[in-house]
Amino acid sequence: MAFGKGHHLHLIDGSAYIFRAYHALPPLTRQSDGLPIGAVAGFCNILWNEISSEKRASGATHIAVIFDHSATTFRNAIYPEYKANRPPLPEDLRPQFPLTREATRAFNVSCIEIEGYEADDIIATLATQAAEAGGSCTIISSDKDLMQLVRPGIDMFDPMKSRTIGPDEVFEKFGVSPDRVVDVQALAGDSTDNVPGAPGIGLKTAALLIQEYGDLSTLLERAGEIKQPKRRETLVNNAELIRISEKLVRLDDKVPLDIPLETMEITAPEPEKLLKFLTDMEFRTLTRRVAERLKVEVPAIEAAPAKAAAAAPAAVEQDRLPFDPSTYVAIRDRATLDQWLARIAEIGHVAIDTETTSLDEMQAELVGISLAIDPGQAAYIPLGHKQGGGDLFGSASLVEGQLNLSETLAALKPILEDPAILKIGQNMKYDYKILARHGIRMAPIDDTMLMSYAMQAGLNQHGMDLLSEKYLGHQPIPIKSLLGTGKSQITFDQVGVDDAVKYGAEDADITLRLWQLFKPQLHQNRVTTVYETLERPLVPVLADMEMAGIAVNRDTLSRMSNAFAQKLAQLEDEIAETAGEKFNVGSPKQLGEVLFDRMEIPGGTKGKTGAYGTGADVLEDITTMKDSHPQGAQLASLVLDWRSIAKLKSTYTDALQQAINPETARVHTSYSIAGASTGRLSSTDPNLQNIPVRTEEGRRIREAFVAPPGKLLVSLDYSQIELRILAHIANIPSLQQAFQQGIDIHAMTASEMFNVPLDQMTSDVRRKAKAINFGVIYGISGFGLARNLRIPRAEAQGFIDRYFERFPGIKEYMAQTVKFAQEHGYVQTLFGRKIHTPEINAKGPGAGFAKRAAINAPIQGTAADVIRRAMIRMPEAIKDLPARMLLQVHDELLFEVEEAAAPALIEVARKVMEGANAPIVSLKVPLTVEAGQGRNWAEAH
DNA sequence: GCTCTCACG
DNA sequence: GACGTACGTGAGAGCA
Repeated sequence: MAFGKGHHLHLIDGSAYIFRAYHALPPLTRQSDGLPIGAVAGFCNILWNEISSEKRASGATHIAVIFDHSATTFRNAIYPEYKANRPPLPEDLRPQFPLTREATRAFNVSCIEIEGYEADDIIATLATQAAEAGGSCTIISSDKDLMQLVRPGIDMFDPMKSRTIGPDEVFEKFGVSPDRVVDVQALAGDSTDNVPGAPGIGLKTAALLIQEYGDLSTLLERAGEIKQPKRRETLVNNAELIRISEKLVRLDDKVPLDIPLETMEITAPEPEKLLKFLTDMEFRTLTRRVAERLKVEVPAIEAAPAKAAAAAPAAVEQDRLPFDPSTYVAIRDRATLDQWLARIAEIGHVAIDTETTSLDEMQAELVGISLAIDPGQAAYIPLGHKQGGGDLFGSASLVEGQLNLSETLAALKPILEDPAILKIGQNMKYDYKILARHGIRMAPIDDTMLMSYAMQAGLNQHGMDLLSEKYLGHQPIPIKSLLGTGKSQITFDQVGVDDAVKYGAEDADITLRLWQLFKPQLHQNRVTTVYETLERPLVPVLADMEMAGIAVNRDTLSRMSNAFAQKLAQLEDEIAETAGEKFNVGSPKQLGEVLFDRMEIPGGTKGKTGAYGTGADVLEDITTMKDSHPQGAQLASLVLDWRSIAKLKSTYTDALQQAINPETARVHTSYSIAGASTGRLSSTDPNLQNIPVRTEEGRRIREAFVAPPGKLLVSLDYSQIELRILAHIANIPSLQQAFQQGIDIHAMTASEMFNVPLDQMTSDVRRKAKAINFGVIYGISGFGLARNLRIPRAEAQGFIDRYFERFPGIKEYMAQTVKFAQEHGYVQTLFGRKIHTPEINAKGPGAGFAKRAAINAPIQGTAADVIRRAMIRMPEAIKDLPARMLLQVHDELLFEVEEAAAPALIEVARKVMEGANAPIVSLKVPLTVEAGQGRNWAEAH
């Protein structure tokens, strides 16, 4: 039956409603996994009230929900800045949009969106059609932009305030009748939509003007008659802007729609489909209401542990279940194992922890696996516990009563790889790698360490013992109590099974409890997106990089070590001769005494511990005293040489040989994801992020990092990423422009500061500007810059003053960032990562440190976020190339690739890196990536 | 285990 | 006006 007289259409402004529900309702998460669903819940309630006749007071016969399709519409063609100042979508709201569309379909309600048009335009079109067909229409929205549609046959209903909006309410809001609302809006503009309007004219004035002149076109025609000179001038000068604004605010009621109104007639939902959706969302009350109304049985929603939903504050739980090791189960037979696996499959998640013989995942042997499914319900599967051995003759044998390792892993594999079963761990990268070496790639995963990191970076570390004490009030069994310390330390395979059950199961139990606590807090802390897009997906990526390792040429290192040893011995002789006595050059204490006590060189300063400082800067100063202290100058110079070589030998050429894995013949570092407060990774065992590069001699160590035959190393690094981010965040147009035009940024800074044309730039002036640019990133101080540039402090301060004069935005950024930190206790990156600054309001020197750290953190952190995003996307992007990602060095990614594919790799990887900020963050500066390739890292870099 | 020094971005 | 200062890391050696 065609839509017409007697029919009543309800149009729900879906997008607007979700926003309102999101902001008006307390945050609500799905009990089982913490998925944010508050807005979906609010949306479903209103939808049900609309279609169920229990509340059909409004008498709707037809209904449709309208959504915005995409951010850009025809209005952007008229005015590119339209809605350009919209804040980014809250992270816990984003996933609710698709759910809301799903909900609409589950309720059997029309769900309409058209590309290029806003929901408002579609609503205007449908409402007009309904009114013209002789029926009526109510728009369920309180959006003032829709008020222009109110007329006979069309009204609005504000669902949050439960009130109808008719011509009177519109007049109340705009001071004019609905048909003149557009005129008022065009004059007054709208800051939320970034509609310009006439400058200085607000709603009140606009309404007055329209009341006086009747409508906008008359007003603009007769603008010259306005008595107030300022107003008159504004209207005359901005006539064009006002006309554009009018086009922006006027809704298009002629959207090409091919959806007859009669298809929107309310029909009963299919009970099965609707209830499935509602139970999936775990809406208990609504599920019951709907089921009762539809006269079907109320489906059960599995009762999740109450604590998970309690949204306890970040503190010790009050009524927690005590830890009781006697309840932990040892899984020693197949039947028990199968029972546990069945329960895990039923519940859909499991906390897991592996026990091994080493902290080095590449050499560790699996000893046992712990599982936990609920607080207090945890088990340990002993697999590789041994007895005997240790002496020359007896080889260790497996303890009896253990399941077979490979059979157990085969039984676990389907669960651990099941996409519907969540695997929860503390520092999952470790367990992921252990199991990956046995052919199991766990997915999906959650990591309590990374959850803590997303919420608490800067406040505390994120190790399990600390988290357990802080959040669960429980001190876990110290590993030392099982393994001992020092020389007599044993490995976990030698621990008794009974002890291992208590220890291992407890770890899984703790992890599970932390997860239950953290899951809802992620979204309360507004870091769900950070966790989901920057932390969690990085785990398998880093695991693969670490397992890949990098080929290191032992012979090269060994030859260098030998050469260094000779050179060191030679220098030691010369040093003894110059000093007139033999002493340990490696002892700063002895060196200080020789220089400042015996040779009486001035300028020796003792630090907190009473020892003389003998750092490189101090020694370098002494080398300049050739006239007054020729011997001292020579000694300092020799020691500097000795130090640099000793460093290269001990830390690099010697240590790296040790780090070569005997099985893979490669070096496997381990990245710490949650170590640095800013979001940077760090690299340990060995640290491959500080391989020398700045000096020629040091750089040769990189020649030992090689590509296997037939392959090449490819290095891609972001150029000046932190300065670019600073230019964006602090919004410095001249710096942004320089980056857009590819101008040498340090030279450009120097030119601005010292009034030197670019083509007359000297290297010294440029060097100073470069130091200042870096200083700014670090939270510049006159003292620090003076020391770095070795110039008087007053001169350094003068540079800084001039810099701030030329780039006032930087000073403003610094002040604003510090202020934000003082008020909130944290700062944020562009991607929403929080870095806490607990010392910012401290008294004393601590506050100075904290201020500079607060200034630096958003810049360093944003850069860290960018490369994290690139790394996460990289495996998919290069999956068809014979290449793999090996290392990350903060702004550099190092790949190994078959020779012929190097150009293709560079093209693909560069694209990923240069676009890594999009689409979450758009930058006013381009990110550019420089690439190199070669047989070794020195050539590639 | 702490301090000093120095390698990197 | 004085105070102490560039931001973020990890590792080796000396020393208590």
